Amino acid sequence: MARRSKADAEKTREQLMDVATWLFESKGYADTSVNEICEALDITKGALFHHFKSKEGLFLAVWTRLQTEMDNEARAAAIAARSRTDPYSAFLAGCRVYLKYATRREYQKIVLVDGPAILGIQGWYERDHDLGTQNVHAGVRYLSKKGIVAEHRVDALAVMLQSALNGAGFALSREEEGVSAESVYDAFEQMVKALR
Amino acid sequence: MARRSKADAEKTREQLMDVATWLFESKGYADTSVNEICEALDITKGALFHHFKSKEGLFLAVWTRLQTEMDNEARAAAIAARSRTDPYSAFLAGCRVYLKYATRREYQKIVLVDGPAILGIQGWYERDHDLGTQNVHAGVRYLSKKGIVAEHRVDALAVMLQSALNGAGFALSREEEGVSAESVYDAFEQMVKALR
DNA sequence: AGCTATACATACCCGCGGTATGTTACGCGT
DNA sequence: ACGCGTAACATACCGCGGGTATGTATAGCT
Repeated sequence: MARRSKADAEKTREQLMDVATWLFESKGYADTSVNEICEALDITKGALFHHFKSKEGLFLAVWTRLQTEMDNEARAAAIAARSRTDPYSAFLAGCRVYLKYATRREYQKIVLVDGPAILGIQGWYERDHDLGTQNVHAGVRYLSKKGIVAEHRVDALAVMLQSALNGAGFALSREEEGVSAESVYDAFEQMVKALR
Repeated sequence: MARRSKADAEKTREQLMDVATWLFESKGYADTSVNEICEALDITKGALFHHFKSKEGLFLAVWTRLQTEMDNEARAAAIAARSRTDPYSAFLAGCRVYLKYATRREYQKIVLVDGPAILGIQGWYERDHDLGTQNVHAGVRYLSKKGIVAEHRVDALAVMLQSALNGAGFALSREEEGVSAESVYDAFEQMVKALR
């Protein structure tokens, strides 16, 4: 067999990303071979390298898809809450969504762990800027405009809060003693409140 | 030539770690070949695999050395300050040292970026527990005993503060606008103070 | 002095990411 | 309706990388 329809092509492309996502999560990027990915779909490497220019290219596609999904959900939650409650609670609603992702093994391994190592610190930052960082930054800046946090602390606070959520996500997923969702929310809120 | 003295052996072992540290920092673990490391020292792979059981073993040795160095310095700074000032300032002194390391490219690439990806989330946590995490944890718990932070927030706060410092270190090293050492210290202090 | 374990060097293997080159049929223009 | 270019794969192959099996000479203890 050779060429299939365009619909089939799009299907195999997404199947590749699905399988890659699963394997990258369970075994890690380095310990996952392209052969392995192809065998799971009963296709050959020719197909994979037709859809993606390299193994890193496939990873980047997976990474982007996951980040975009998170970004959309977090942004939607924050905007929805903004119309109902105060800006402070709206910001927390967005952070809640992000924290949910940061506790998922998928997101941890692909976005938080393997991502920086493969894309490089610089590349990771540039790509994350549009999807992760900017959201938090905009949220904090919004709080600043509403007088919730001091203006000169906005930038430093943004990077620290995002990282704090990452760490909390890891701690939650490993079910570390003394670390519960409630205690994290509580501590996080206190930290934000302190910055006026 | 073949076997050298024990002193020579120890020297080549440390030279291997030195070169590996430099290459892992500048090119990353994945893009550094063992041949490359050996060529820089004019030795063969036989020597490297005699001293370290694998490439990962070499990385782990480099990782441990760096972490131990940081741990010693941070612990010393905190203990020294504890006798001179209040517990709160002593804790900050330790955090200051950690933040200094978190802004060094060496530490970023090897410990913070490549470390989790190579050692795995679980392995990374277990090994970091003795060197990085426990320090912060002990510091926060100490603050709790002194009444600076609420006891039920100790665990959640510890993981979040450490991660916050990581993020701040990256932001500082990339010289992000609006993020200065002073603004980070300022924001960090506010966050700690808020947790009583 | 002699033996053994150490500190390397040499030679080799295999699996990996990547490429160059097919081969088939879809779908678009005419 | 019919070519026909090109998309969607398959096949065969390459080079390099981590790792190993084996050799070898000397340091250092008995």
